Parts: sequence; C-alpha cells; structure tokens
Amino acid sequence: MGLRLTNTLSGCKDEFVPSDPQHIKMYACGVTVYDKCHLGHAMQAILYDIFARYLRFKGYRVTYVRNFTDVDDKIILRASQLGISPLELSDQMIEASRKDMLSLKVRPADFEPRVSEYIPQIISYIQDLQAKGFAYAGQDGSVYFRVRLKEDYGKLSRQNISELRCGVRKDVEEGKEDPVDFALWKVEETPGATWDSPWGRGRPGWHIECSVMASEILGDSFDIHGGGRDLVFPHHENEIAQSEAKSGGTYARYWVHNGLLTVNRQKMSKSLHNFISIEDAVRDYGYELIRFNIYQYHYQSNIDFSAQGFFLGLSRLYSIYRTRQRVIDYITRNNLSRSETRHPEYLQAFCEAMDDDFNLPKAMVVIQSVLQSQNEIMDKKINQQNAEELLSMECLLQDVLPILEIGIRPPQEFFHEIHSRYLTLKSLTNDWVLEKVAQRVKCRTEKNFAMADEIRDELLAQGISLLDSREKTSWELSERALEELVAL
RNA sequence: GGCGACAUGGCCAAGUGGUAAGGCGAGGGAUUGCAAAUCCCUUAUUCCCCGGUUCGAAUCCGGGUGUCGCCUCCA
Repeated sequence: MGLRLTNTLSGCKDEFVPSDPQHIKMYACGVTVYDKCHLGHAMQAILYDIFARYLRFKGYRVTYVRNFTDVDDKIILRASQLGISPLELSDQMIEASRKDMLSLKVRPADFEPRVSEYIPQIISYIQDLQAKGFAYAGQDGSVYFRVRLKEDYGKLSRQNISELRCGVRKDVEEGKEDPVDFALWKVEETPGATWDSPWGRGRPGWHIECSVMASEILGDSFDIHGGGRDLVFPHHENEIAQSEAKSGGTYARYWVHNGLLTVNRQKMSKSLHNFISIEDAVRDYGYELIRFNIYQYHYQSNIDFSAQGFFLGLSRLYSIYRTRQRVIDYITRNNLSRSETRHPEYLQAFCEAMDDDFNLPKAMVVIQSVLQSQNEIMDKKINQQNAEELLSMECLLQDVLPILEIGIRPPQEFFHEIHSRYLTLKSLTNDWVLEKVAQRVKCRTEKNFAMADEIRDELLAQGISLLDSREKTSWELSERALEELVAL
C-alpha cells in the first residue's frame, strides 16, 4: 500500500505518487535565524525529519532540503542592536540551531542552503521573471511581483485577491503598482546585508529565496513542500506564483502543512511568556519526552505542550524503557540469539499507520502494542514459539524505533538520567536510597513486614517506589516524582 | 470584512460512507507477605446543535453555536 498525504493544494488526502518512482524530492521551510530556535521549530524539524526517515525506510531515495533564512528584517534589526553584522548574527544562530537539532536527534537535511549563498541565482531568477513580464521595478526602485498577472494566484490558500485587506497589519510599500504585489528585490543599503544588483544595492524579498533554492537544488518541479500552517499565506502562495510564473509548470506537487505548537492551549509567543527555547526544553525534559509529546498528535493539528502532557509522556517513556530493559534481560537470561525477521503483522500495522498521512498517534499505538505483546510473552512460560515471536518483535522495534528516535537508548542510561535529575532536585543521593533498600531487604528476609512496609512508605514519601521481584528489590520513581520532574 | 481549520467518553486523542483505535483516570481479576511493575476484563448505542442526502453518516451537504489560525513578520 502506498502513502497518502493531506495536500493543502487539493484539500484532500491524496495518493502520493512521486514523479520519479525511486526518488522523492522534498523541501521544508526552515527557520529565520534571528534568535535561538524554540519548540515550534523543534516540532517542525522533527516531523519532516521523520517523514524523510520513513520514506527512506520504505526504500525510496530521498533528497531533503531545509533552508536557513539568513537575510531578513528581524536579523538586521537584531544585529544592529547587538552591534554586529547581520551575517555574523545569522552565523551564530545557525550554529546554535545545528546544536539544537543535534540535541533533538534531528538529522541534518541533505541540503541546508542559506539565502546569502544564493544571491546571484536570485538575481538572475528575478531577471527572468522580469523578462516574462511578471516582475517590474517600482517607483521606489525595488522589484515587485505582478500578482494579478498570475491568474491562478490564491489556489493554495483559497484567497481571493479582491478580498484581501492590504496593509491591515503592515503599511503598504510605496512604489507598487498594486497593493497585493510583493517584493522580489528590496533596494536599500544595510551594511553586511546588501548586494549589488541590476536594480541597485539591496537584498532579496521575503519569498523569492525558497523558490530559488528549491529549484536550484531540486529542479523546477519536486514532490513535497512542507512548512508550518502559518506559512500557507502569503509565503507559500507567493512561492507558487513566482515559481510557476517562471517555469510555466507545476512547482511542488504536494503541499503539507504542520499545525503549530501551543503551550497550555495558547499559541507560543514571547508576549505571553510561554516561549520555550529548544535549549531549555531539552535540558528540562530531554529530547525523547519532547518527541513523545509530538507523537501524541497528528502533525496537522496544533500540538499542545503542558505539564499534564509531559507527565503522561514521561510515564509512558518510563514504561517503554522498563519493557526494553526487561526484554534485554530476558534475552540474556535465556541465551536467545537475534532474529532477522521483523514481525510481519506489526510491521504491516506500523507501515499502514505511517502510510496513512504519517499518522504518528496510530504508529505509536502499534509500538505500544508490540511492547505489550512482549510483556505478555515474558509473563508466560518460555517455549520455542514464544521466544521466536518475542525476538521478531524485537527485530521490528530495532528497525522502527530509530525512525522515531525514541526508546532506543540503553535503558540504564535513560533511567540514570531521569533518576539523577530527580535525586538532585530533591537533594537525595543514590547511596541513601540503596541503603534504605538494603535495610528493607533485610527486614523482609527476617519476615519483619511491618518494618519493611515502614521503610517502603518512607521512600514513597520521597518519590521512590519499590519493586520486589523474586531475585531482587529495585527502585524507581513514583508517579508523583515524575509529575514533579515535568512541572512547567 | 475575507479565507481556512477544528468541535469525539472525566481528561488527552485517532478515525473523510459500513456501524466508535489507543493512552491517562476509574472499577474488577491474575500475580504479590502486602504493594509496585506486568498481564487480562469492564468503562461512549454514540461523536457541539438543527435540518438534509443515503439502505447506511462522527464521516457528505445546508444552517446555527463555540474555539482557533491566516489576511503580506512567523515553523
């Protein structure tokens, strides 16, 4: 079964047919590097990275492009405030962004072009548009795109040009023939962020960069173009207009748009003080919890981050790693060898979920079911058939979890990280806990259950929960402890 | 004013014509010294409201209500 994708252009979930059956070309709008990246960027980067990984998993060759916008009003403003050049600022921010992505386990795109590296191509692109009559130099010297000449303008966002209220939020630039026109080249002199052009010194407009970089790297037509919902209009609409005006053909064939990130159901914004940087979030919650939370929602809807969601996620992650550890122990104890067979039913279920418009919540259900089945098997008495079943599930998980980049660390590393974070928070030590556990073990062997229970209660009051098995007593964090760890 | 999206059990959330996934919570059971962990069972005759199309609608159409996004900064 093939992939189906919700295509903003058609408004439907369409069968995805790449123009080259072996090779998928994908472009996603990256960040404008005027500040540190926030969780919304993380979410977008994680999603498209997963799309690329999954398509590769399915056997496609994928070329994935994600740009950096390093020429922009906000960068110029910020840089002048900081007393550095715009490109210095964007260099720093790109470096920070790369670090952020690494910490989230997001793989770099195959191409990560920067606007400043494509100025000559942008200029000749605009010249071509000018030759075709779609671009004109306005009275102020800047170059604009003649929107009304593109008769299908508005097809992506379903906007009607005559209904647009121009200048509602921003003053209309002088020099345009028509208020709906948008800038391709802005004439101005900003140190460090301007280049010579046939129209004078200046810099590219807001939308031209993606059209140019996408076509330079992927060609005039490619398969998937993605970005946040908030880019549909005007950014993507304008990209289509420019690109198709220039090439005369179809630009991106499928447009996918992810929802935005909310914090406690409110859009994340600096003015609401709910702005979370990737750096802070990774430090406070860990990359897996951030990813887990994203996977609870379909990519098209807004994804909410809240203490409740993080708590739920951490409990589930905890549980995932408990099972991961249990499987490792089980395999070692029973001296089982690796399986080369991926459990066929679960593999199919996983692929069906992902093929259905990258339905991550559904895919996560499959993962949970696999883990549950593994536990079920390990609860039973071992036999040949059980063991094979378990191993094929394990084989599947080892192939599929890396796509999601979740549950693949050594479990002890995960537990150690969470536990030490908690112990530090509560000023407790690992030795203290172990001492208490040892005391209790002694009480239990002496059948002094009253004392044993007392120690257990004492630990529980500190957020430490005990697990007695036949061989040993181990400890982990209680629900309340997990809750405390993720309080926003 | 225009365009668009969404509304599903106590909470979160899948599900675009065939009779409501899953998680959390709650209740019961197996297991346990008792717990925890794990597993099993139960927990929405019903999908914001009102009409319509259909043999059949959470899903399609019309109207209403509510929430949100975008309308030239945005992932």
